[in-house]
Amino acid sequence: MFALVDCNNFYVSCERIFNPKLKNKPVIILSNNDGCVVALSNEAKQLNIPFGSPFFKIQDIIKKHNVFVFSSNYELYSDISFRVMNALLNFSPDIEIYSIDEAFLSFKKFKQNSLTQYCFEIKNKIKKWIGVPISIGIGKTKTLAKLSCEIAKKNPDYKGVFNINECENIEKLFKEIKVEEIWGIGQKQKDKLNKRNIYTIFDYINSDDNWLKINLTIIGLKIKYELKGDICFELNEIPQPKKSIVSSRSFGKDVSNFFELKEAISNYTTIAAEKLRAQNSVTKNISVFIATNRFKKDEPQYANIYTTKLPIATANTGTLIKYAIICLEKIFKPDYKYKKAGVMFTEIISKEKIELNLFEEKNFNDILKEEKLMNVIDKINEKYGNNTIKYLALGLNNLWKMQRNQLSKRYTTNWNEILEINC
DNA sequence: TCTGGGGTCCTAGGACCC
DNA sequence: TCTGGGGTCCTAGGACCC
Repeated sequence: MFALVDCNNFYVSCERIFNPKLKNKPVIILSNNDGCVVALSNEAKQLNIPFGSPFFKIQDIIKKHNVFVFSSNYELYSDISFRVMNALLNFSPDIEIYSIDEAFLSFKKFKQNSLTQYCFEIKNKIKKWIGVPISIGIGKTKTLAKLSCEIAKKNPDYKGVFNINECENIEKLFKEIKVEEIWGIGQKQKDKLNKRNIYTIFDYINSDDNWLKINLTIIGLKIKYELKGDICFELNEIPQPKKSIVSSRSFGKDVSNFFELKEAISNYTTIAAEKLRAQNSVTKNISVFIATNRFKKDEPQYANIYTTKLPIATANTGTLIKYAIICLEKIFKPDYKYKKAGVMFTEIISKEKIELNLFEEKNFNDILKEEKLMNVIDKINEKYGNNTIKYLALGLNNLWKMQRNQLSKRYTTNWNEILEINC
């Protein structure tokens, strides 16, 4: 049996832990740069604020209904997420952390009824220990657990836990749920299915295998079997190292100046390189992209990406910044107003697998020295805060930086702010 | 004025090999 | 007139997820 644990309105719930005033009030959380709505409390959903809507377009509703607004506080959310996941380990050692606010658990020796009871216990304990409300869905496969969880969230009668195995009339249930509710079926697949008169889960599990495979790929076919209770997607307990790492941001203002762009790219490269080292990897490839504001239709548009192969795979911030800037020089065109830029590492391998290049002067000793330096920098920055030590290329002013005007305190990770809350 | 960021997997088609 | 068959690897782009 699988259970999917999903934190309710996660970002909002994190804010509410430290700010009881927000209870039962409409609350929204904005994306980076205070751009779009990325999380809503139930009260905010009832005001019909759409998920993903641009902040500037909903000012009227915000003012009229006194909606509380916050910038994304990822330091806080990551830390709360870590605590929730750790707490879940008390209930099953078999856990897959699926996203910042979701985890699959698997259970081997439970009887149906007792498992439902057990999940209620999990829900209550997580609320008590950490203060985050959760919903849990139970099923024979991950797809069914995910579906159950959606049902648990939508019907208050279930009080946050739904076990699809206990459903008395599964056929009736499957006839009521539309295909787009299925995990893995998006807009495009929904359109294809509807065109073939497949509208509900019931239709889906009775559709032709061959047609499904040709039109919705092997994944579409696996989903069908998962819905019928055959496991096709296993629990991935061990987090795999990332195969690609991206760091990108929209700017707080338009940027035309090459030097500012260079600063931004150097910053993003630093962030991505830190992630690379954290998983003991190196990259063979680096891409840099820049783009103007696609929403400003009346302004000249330009977007481009340049990829380069590195002579030796590396995770050295200095080397990566050097190549990132070479990439930037290839695509930079003056006189455009840039709104977004980013850095991408795509061919990532374990650092144990570095191969030396015949034509490079570096040897293994050089590489070990570089690695030691990076380790020291990472440790200092971890202890004393981001960018305590940084490359000068990152710049000192960073006028292009994103805006986070509504940021709450880093209640759990910043010592000064912890003192503040306790006082 | 103001529109996010970071991932994964799959497939088709091209290049290349014998 | 008539131009094979089978395989691998790589990449770009699409679709999906949170």
